[in-house]
Amino acid sequence: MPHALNDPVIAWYADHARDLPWRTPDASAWAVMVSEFMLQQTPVSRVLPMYEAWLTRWPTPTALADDEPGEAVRAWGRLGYPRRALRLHGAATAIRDRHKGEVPDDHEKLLALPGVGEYTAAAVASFAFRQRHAVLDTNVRRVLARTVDGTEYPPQSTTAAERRTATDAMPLADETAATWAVAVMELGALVCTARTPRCADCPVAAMCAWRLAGKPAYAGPPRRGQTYAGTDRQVRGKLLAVLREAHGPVPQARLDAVWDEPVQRARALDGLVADGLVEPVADGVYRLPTGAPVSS
DNA sequence: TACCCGTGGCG
DNA sequence: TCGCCAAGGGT
Repeated sequence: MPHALNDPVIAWYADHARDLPWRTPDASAWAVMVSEFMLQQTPVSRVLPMYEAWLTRWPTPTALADDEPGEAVRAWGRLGYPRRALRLHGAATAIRDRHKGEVPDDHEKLLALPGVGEYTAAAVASFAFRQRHAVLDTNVRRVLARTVDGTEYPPQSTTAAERRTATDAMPLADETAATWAVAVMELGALVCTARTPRCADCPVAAMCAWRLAGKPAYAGPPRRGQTYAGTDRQVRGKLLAVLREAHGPVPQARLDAVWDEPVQRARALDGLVADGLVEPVADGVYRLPTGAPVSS
């Protein structure tokens, strides 16, 4: 028996879906994968220009794999979480070397790629290859928490119960399940939003457990804030910005200028090197990674 | 598991 | 104003 949410959500999507470039029929699996990496924790509006630039420059996984990882980091710009750029380059390299340059259509093989976790593997398999997978991102989890579970927000980390709920809500046929996956995600992004849900515009408001219960306030544990100012993350961001904008090796002094606390600055730089985002090229000289073996 | 990892816009 | 939030992954 189909889930009661399916038809109204799919019909709503047909009328309200945003016209996003990675959803067009000619978008390749690689294009879908690039979009998914960029969209991890990053709003669509900021992804759009970077996505276009990347697909133009690196239209296939092999094209990216044949370029330096540092170029991927540079082209990532200010999207944030630059390790994603490195992992996307690593995924492209694995696709070139292990999959003949073709994005694998198998969930397990996708999951084995760097930077591809449970969500991204399911998303690529569903969106690009039209397979049936539970695609559980923050939007879908929130929609199901509200409509099915009657709570304002899902738990902090994905639970087995959520997976069960998501699987139960999935249409049986592959193609329909794939449409459902993108539709319920879009509903979460546009209507069933985190802060101010637009229940008046929701196609399933009449059957939403949370709304029917009077929208009880979130009662779970407090969600940890993401403080930023003064953290290592901010310092890393400033250091990497210098390296991105400089086309070539950068002397230590240029890096020292972005943060005056030396202990934290050194820790942040060491972290970037450990993550492979920065390469020491000589004593006190650094650059974005070339992909060449590190010389001692 | 809890925590770390960027960046910017919005209510 | 400033905390919250944004298509997560790795360890």
